[in-house]
Amino acid sequence: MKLVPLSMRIRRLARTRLGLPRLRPGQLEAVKALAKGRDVMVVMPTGAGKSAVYQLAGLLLDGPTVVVSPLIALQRDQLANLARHGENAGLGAVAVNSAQSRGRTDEAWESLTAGDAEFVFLAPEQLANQDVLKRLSELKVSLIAIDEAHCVSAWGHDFRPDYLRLGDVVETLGRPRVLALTATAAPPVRAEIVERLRMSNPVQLVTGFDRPNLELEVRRFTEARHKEKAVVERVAGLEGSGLVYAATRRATEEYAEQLRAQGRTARAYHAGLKAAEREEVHHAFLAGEVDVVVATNAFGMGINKADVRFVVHADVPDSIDSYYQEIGRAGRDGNPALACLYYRPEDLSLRNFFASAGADEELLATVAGAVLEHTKTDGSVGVVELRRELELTHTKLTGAVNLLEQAGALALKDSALSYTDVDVPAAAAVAAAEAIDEEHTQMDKSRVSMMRGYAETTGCRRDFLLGYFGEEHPDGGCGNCDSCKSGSTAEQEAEAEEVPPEVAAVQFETNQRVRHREWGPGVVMRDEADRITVLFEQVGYRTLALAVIAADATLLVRED
DNA sequence: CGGGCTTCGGCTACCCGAAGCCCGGTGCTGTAGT
Repeated sequence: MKLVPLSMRIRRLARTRLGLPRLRPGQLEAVKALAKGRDVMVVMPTGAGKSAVYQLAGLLLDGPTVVVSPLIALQRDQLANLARHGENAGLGAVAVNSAQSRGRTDEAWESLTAGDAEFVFLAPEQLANQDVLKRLSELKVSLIAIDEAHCVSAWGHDFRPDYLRLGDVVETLGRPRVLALTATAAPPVRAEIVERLRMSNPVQLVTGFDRPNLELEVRRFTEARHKEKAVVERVAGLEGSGLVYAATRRATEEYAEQLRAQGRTARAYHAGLKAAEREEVHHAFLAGEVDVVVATNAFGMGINKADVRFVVHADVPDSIDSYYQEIGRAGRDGNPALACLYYRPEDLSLRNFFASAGADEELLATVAGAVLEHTKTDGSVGVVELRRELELTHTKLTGAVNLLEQAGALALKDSALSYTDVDVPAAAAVAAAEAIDEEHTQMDKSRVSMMRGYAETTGCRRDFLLGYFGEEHPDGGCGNCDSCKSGSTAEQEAEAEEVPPEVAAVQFETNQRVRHREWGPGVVMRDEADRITVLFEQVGYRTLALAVIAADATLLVRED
């Protein structure tokens, strides 16, 4: 038997099965690493062909591929995409979710068992179901792909706690290869994905974040009315189609109405609309029948329209991560596009409010107490049984279990919960869980404050964004942001030259591990001439003036 | 935390400002009832 080199086999599969004449370097590397048994994290912009990575790896490896996808609408898109290539290409794909009929789900399992389907798409919530897990275990899954993997970090802690359970799922399925896919993830987010999914020494393929065709701009306001008026006037006059992001549903409706009054075919989009209307707006936007969508953060995932000419933020988003993801929907065709933030410092307070929605102490106490009692009497309690007994929703119970488990108070194995140490009172477990939750709150709030940093910087905006994602950008600015155009980037860099010698002597490099006297351990994320930004494990992002560090030798020390 | 709406108090006007109150974002699921 003649051995065909792996790269050649992958390229041939891409050509014959997916109709892809050539692969991009990252794609080939990712598939090769998976074929060799490695876990892989791929951070590539939308449209760069992340789907082809799991598709090719799935075809190459024996046993079906599980694709975890956050939205049923995305699952549908992916199914339709695969269907274009036909089942004869070995690309049979099915989905398991609550939106399809029971009969269809039965058929899906049958075709997986018979080997007719290679891919199965599911939301993480499905993987909390014992029945689903059992069926998947029997199928000998060879690859589990987590699409939109940043959801692990962004949603796992509260909104969709099943994202934090995926690490267990990987174990339960017998540790298939794990592939994490996302378009946007800063280094700490990548680290969290690796940890939560329990990926082992993954190959990380991260393509550059820079989008030089996006013109970056921030307009600052003090009065809400002035800001609103400016947004409407600006958007009414912009060429082409685009998105306007606002913080509340109500604001999206109001802006859409005002923009229609200005002659634009604007529509609001948020989760409060009926599914049919959401779909209609989505399709009309893609088809060019609606030229402005005014949306909350509900709009975005799965939107692939190349000629979006602007993304205007009428309110600040909750983090640089969200902001970059949202503006990344502009200018995918490579032509010039605008990303403008209409900023008022007061708008940060709503984001801080959302970030401070902490865990419910009573809920934690109820769950901890009940598991303790069951452990004493029966050794453990089934998750489903406990949910019925306490009359809790799946989301609430899972959220509480996640926190108590991280606090070391509970263990969850094969859908049974047990209390780790019956001598530890439930109140102590609750306190420990609350402390962990408080750390997340601090982290989320510090992400909001990084958004303030972006909005208020006088330096190059692109430099700020790229630095956040761990990329260096050459001095002198990008030339395509408002700071560079107004000359404030140059001014700031000139001032940096005049830093006093004792401050200049304080040297920290990006990625340097440090320890703060009060805030504990952290990693330097950004270093500038007169200040550094550190991501602390317990309190999140903090910016420290080098002059302060220089004056106090024990405040911040290196940890090597 | 701050915006927007309603209510209240002042104290004499058919109204004004202050105070009080409520609200604010992302999606899965499974099941009851038509």
